[in-house]
Amino acid sequence: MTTARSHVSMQSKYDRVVLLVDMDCFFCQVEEKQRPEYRNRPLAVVQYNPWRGGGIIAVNYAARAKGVTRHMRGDEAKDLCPEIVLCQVPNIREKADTSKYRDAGKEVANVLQRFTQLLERASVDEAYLDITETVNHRMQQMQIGAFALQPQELVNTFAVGYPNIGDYVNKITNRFANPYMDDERFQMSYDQNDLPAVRQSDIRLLIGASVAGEVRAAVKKETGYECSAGIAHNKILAKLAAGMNKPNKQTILPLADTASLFDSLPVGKIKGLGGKFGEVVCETLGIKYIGQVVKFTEVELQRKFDEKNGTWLFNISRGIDLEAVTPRFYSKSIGCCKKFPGRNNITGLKTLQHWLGELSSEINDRLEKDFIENNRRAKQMVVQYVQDIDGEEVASSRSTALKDYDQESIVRFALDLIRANTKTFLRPGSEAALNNAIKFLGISVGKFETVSSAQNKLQEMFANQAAKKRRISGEEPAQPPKVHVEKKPKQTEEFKMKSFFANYLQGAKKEDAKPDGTSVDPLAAAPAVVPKKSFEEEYKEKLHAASGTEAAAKGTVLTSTPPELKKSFFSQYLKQHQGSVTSGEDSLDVQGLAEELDAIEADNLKDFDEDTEEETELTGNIHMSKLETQPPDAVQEKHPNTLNDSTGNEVNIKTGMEHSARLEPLPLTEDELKPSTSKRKFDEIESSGNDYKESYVEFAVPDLRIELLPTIKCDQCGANIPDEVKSLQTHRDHHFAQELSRTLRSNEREERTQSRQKVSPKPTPLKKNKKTASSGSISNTAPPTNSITKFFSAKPTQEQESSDPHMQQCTECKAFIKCVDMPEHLDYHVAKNLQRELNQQDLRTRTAALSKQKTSPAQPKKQTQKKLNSTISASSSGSKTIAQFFSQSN
DNA sequence: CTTGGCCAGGTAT
DNA sequence: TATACCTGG
Repeated sequence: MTTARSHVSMQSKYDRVVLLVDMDCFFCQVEEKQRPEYRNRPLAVVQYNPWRGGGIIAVNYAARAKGVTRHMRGDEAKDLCPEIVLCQVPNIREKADTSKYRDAGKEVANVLQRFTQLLERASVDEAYLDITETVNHRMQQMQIGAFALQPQELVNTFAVGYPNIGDYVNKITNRFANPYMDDERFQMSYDQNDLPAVRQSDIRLLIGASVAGEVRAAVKKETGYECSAGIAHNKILAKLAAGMNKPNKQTILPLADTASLFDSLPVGKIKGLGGKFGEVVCETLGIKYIGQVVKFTEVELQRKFDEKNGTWLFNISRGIDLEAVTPRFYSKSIGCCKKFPGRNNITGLKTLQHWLGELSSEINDRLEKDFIENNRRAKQMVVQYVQDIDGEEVASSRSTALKDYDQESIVRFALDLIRANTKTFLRPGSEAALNNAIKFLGISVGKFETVSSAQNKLQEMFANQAAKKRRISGEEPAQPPKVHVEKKPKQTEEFKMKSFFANYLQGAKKEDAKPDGTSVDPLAAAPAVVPKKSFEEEYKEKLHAASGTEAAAKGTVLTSTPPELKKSFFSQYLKQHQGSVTSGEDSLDVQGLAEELDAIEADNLKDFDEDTEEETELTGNIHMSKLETQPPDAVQEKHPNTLNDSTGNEVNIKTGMEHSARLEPLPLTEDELKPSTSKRKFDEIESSGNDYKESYVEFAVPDLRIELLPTIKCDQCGANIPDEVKSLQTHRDHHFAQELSRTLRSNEREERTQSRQKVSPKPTPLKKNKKTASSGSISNTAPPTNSITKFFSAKPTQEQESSDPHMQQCTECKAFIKCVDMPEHLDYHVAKNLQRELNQQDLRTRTAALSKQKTSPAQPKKQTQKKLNSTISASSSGSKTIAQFFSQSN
């Protein structure tokens, strides 16, 4: 099946968060892990080759520092760096055997796979992860205060276009204070329809970076390998970003910074343009940098290249890449080959048979292993060879179907194919000499099919698991969700099935000694051990434990680790933005952040050196190992289909979004207006877009899309605000809070100077019996319940003091407040003080504020009390939030 | 011998 | 579908 690559729709070009994980000098790391005595020494991996010390295929960073590079011979490396360790890749059957690295790569991929099902292994040491779902989920969690970014996760993180990550964070926090901060610039550079996604781009990439930090920490912890990562909205940019800071670092490529980066980025740096095509592009257009491509229209580019490439270039030059992360864990083919240069040309039949035997032997071994792991059999084999025909090198490849096979039949097939496709196979008059010397031989097998019976059993098993899970959790099936997912290509289904099964088996192999006894599974083929894989669900649940519903449904799983609410500056800000208060003046002071990060990083590295056991502490992450024992129910969750066979809820959300997004026809983009000359492009979007989007139901988070509404201008700041009552109120609150914040601060400054010698002011006694009156009366008068204005009297005047017995002056801000609202008002100050403290408005007030808080007589209502508690605990507990990180000197 | 060797994926035809 | 070629790690 020639599975054409699928693409996302143009509309969702900024909606994804894509991660590229790239292992640092992977082969070297594998060797270093295997031989710990080599650690911290310059090291390179060479393919055995008697000539000049062998060819270097990987160089670690200590050796790179000495100038050793790939494409060098081992001897040259020795010249540059006499103390270098040269590891030879093992030689089996007179050939380089890279299975060690393949296995190591799979070990890593097994870790990666837990973070998303949308994992695409791009090579033995690289993988793309589409983490959109997780990011969107965390975004929501942040808004309800259930998730907070941890600064530890941003250690070793860079953002293109910013001197350090702190500046990037600062920009984001400023935008929280003023959500429409960059809108003017945005409107110039982006399509109107894209503004919502553009506004959220930075925060979503930052959250993506925190995910990346966790991914990399998990890889390090569980495999010992270090990697770099790129975080961006698509694969091309993620790949580009990953290469910008190495090793053991991760790089965000912010949407708004791609253009300036591209202005000086050589065309060849873009994946796909590093070869001949890139050169042709440069020559044809007379350019050097990818950013220069934007000067050409799409039609021009299509004329100069072809339709497909033209459109691709047009988009890429704007940082747009719609290619989907195509889930693929296992390779589609298995092959091996060998060159026989010069004197090593194969000239005799015996020799040919020998080498075909060697190659097929390797193929056979790998096929056997693959069958055990992946439950599949190859259905096709291809033999490739280069012959010397009249001094010319002629390459050919021939294929044949494969039913049953073993090593000998593979040899026979290969030989037959070559013979049948060579005009004169044997030299005339000879039974042993080839007419055409062979300079290259390759055998590869592919077109895998799972063994059908096993597949059926698996499907049965999943169905059983699903049913059982429903029974246990009490959820009745209701009706199966009406996700009319296009019937997926069969191979995709098979493939996913396979990867699941493989992990299943692998988990069993690794832990076969485990006396688990949980084998409720009727299948003989199913191991008694719960697959390792299934703790991805747990992982997610733990991450989002605070969300409640999911976690509660599987409470038994989580009892050992009670959900812990974390609040941070970010969540506060988000919440305030969403709900009521936004203080524009409380922007962060992030000076020194870079140094802080460096300090942490230094600690980090030190710990790695001294004690590898310690290093995971730094991630602030969950401990996966605890999750290994869990009920088998979660297995069902892991089935690839769950992504699409999701709950009806998600479907509704999705359709909801489709609705709001298309309620009124928005102006078409230039692309869309064009007559559909580029049929292929639209076909692709049409055919694959829907399928693909099914897996992105969480794009449709309705409250993130409120900006799709028409906007009106704020008469105070001129910002565009969604023309909708809640947003208007929120925005007005924002100004109100800004104003208030200013007053508060000057008041406090005054107070501080006065109270140098004084005792802290006595709190005003409160009137009791607030609850009954408050909720009822207020809700009638103030339309949106989340407005903060209810905390304050409309116009605090002197007259009111004596005249109105229901009013009371706040000792903090001197404002006159309705007595019933005083508790909440004081809560507000507590929160406000804390926040200010976090923002390092004044370091010295910090302890004072905290102690004041403790002695505060205000007895907040239950709900508010809870909020405050979590705020306080966030500021005083051991785990550092970003805000604290900013506010503390160490 | 050799301007690296081997492997894998994608696209055009 | 089969083959040849390109790209990239």
